[in-house]
Amino acid sequence: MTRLLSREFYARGPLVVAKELIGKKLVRTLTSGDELSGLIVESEAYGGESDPASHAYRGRTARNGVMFGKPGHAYVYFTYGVHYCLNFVTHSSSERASAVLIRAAEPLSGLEIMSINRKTNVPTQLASGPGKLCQAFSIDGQLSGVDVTKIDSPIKVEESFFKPRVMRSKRIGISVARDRMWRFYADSNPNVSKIPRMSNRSLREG
DNA sequence: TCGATGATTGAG
DNA sequence: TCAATCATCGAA
Repeated sequence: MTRLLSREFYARGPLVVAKELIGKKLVRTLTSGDELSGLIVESEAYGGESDPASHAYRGRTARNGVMFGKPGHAYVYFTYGVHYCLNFVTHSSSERASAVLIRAAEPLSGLEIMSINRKTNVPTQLASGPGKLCQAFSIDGQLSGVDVTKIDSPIKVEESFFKPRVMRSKRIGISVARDRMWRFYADSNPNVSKIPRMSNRSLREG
């Protein structure tokens, strides 16, 4: 018996949800019927119109419309002309248009298909980053907007046995609002992102 | 329209 | 350290 996370789970704001998603089971059901799954080990919170790093910062656009809808829906966007990133809409009544980016997972089932999708069978290279995770799990823009609280959704999140110590840090890969400690990850998990060494550019910009 | 940029990744 | 690669968005 597995327990599917409810709309209420997602409706508590991005910080609570980002933290509590660590250790949960991400389940992707393909149209073929095959099931891919993994444990979420890294996430980041993105606020609404008050977070300069959020896609929702400048208000609603064609791309970010899903963020302004109900919590518990997937927001998938395309970036760098190459990769997709998976988020879950999480806002509460007090915090509009926020979301949680799923940055990494530890593969549990469907590793054979993931290996084909990723063109590698090194386990820690399958879903150890937001773009890699989407590629491994066959997630693209067509899935943006799906209601992940529905039992027949192609993307779902379930409770799991995994209760890791949750660590916290600054977010990765953004150029503004860098000080917020809004990244969460499972302690000592080999799939979490390695923090990039600070570049000269970053040092110059302070 | 037009140009800059990006919640990244992998190769060199 | 840097190129790939293109949808998006604000400015013109």
